[in-house]
Amino acid sequence: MGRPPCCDENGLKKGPWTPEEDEKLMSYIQKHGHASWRVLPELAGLNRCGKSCRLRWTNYLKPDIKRGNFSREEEQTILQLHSILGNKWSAIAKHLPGRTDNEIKNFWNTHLRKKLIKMGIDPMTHRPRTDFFQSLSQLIALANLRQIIERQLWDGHIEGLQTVAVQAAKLEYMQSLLHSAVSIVTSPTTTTSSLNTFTTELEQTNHLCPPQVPSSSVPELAVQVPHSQMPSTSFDQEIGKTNLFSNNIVNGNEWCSMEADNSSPKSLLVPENSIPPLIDMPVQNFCNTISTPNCDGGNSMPLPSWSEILLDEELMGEFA
DNA sequence: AAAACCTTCAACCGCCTAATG
DNA sequence: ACATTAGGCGGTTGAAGGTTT
Repeated sequence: MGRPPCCDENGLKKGPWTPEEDEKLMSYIQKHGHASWRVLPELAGLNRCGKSCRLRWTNYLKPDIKRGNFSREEEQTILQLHSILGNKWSAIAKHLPGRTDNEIKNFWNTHLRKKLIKMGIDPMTHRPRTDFFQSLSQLIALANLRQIIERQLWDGHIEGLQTVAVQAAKLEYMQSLLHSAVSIVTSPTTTTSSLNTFTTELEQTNHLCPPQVPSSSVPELAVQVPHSQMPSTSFDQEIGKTNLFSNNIVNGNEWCSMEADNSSPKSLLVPENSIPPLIDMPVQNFCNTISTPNCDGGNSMPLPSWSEILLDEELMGEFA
């Protein structure tokens, strides 16, 4: 035989605690302590299981629990510790006196994680996300494609208002799919299955016919995005047939070359058939790296750490 | 004013590990 | 050594309150 069985949870109360229950639990623990959570509810006159009592005590009733908003220092500590420990909430809580693991976990999920995502930082790796920009380039390409269709309409190159309207609607749909892709990619809850679902949906757009854009429009569009970055669907292939993306302009490999040099098509581009990786370096180092001559033309300035930026509400406004 | 939508967070669920007989 | 359970932990849920339309 092992340990004696835990309390029979059948018929025990669940849900929010009443002030009376809190009072019973508090007074019992203050008098007798909590040597065994299993027998505590019965001795304290509570119709709860020991697990529920323990949770209520550790997360709410314990006298040394700090209440109220997290301070700037606490936020900084959580960010730093999370970058090292990950979702080890109890380990993080040990460095924040008066804060419970549950409270820190909630604070992370409702505030800090969102801040990181808003800044394009992967909340799990604490590294900047570059795949977001890949999707962005696709959106730009589609937006330009629609612009061209609209222009062709004005120039009278395409006959039939209805045809164009339908094509524009289809493109709108493609764009919304890509927006979904961005959300999926940046979501911390992204799973292989959610990505597969999206891919399936994208594949279902196979019936979409690409707009018949005259070849005279090709150069204008070709500088926007390489073929390798388009979704691999028949829609993509159709675009290839019309030469919209057949000019392979991928010749750069500097993913970070996001300077405002519109004359060079290599901005925002990555080598053909490659996916831009998340930058493989600690967050603080990345801040220093992006101010190197390759990226900003030599105007190197010491940048604040991500955690400092995150805690600066004014600076955050710049990213909003 | 009210319905719809969003955010927060206390509490639960289920898994894992250490403890126990 | 093994079976079994308590305690601990992280993930998730859903009610309540707040905000927007």
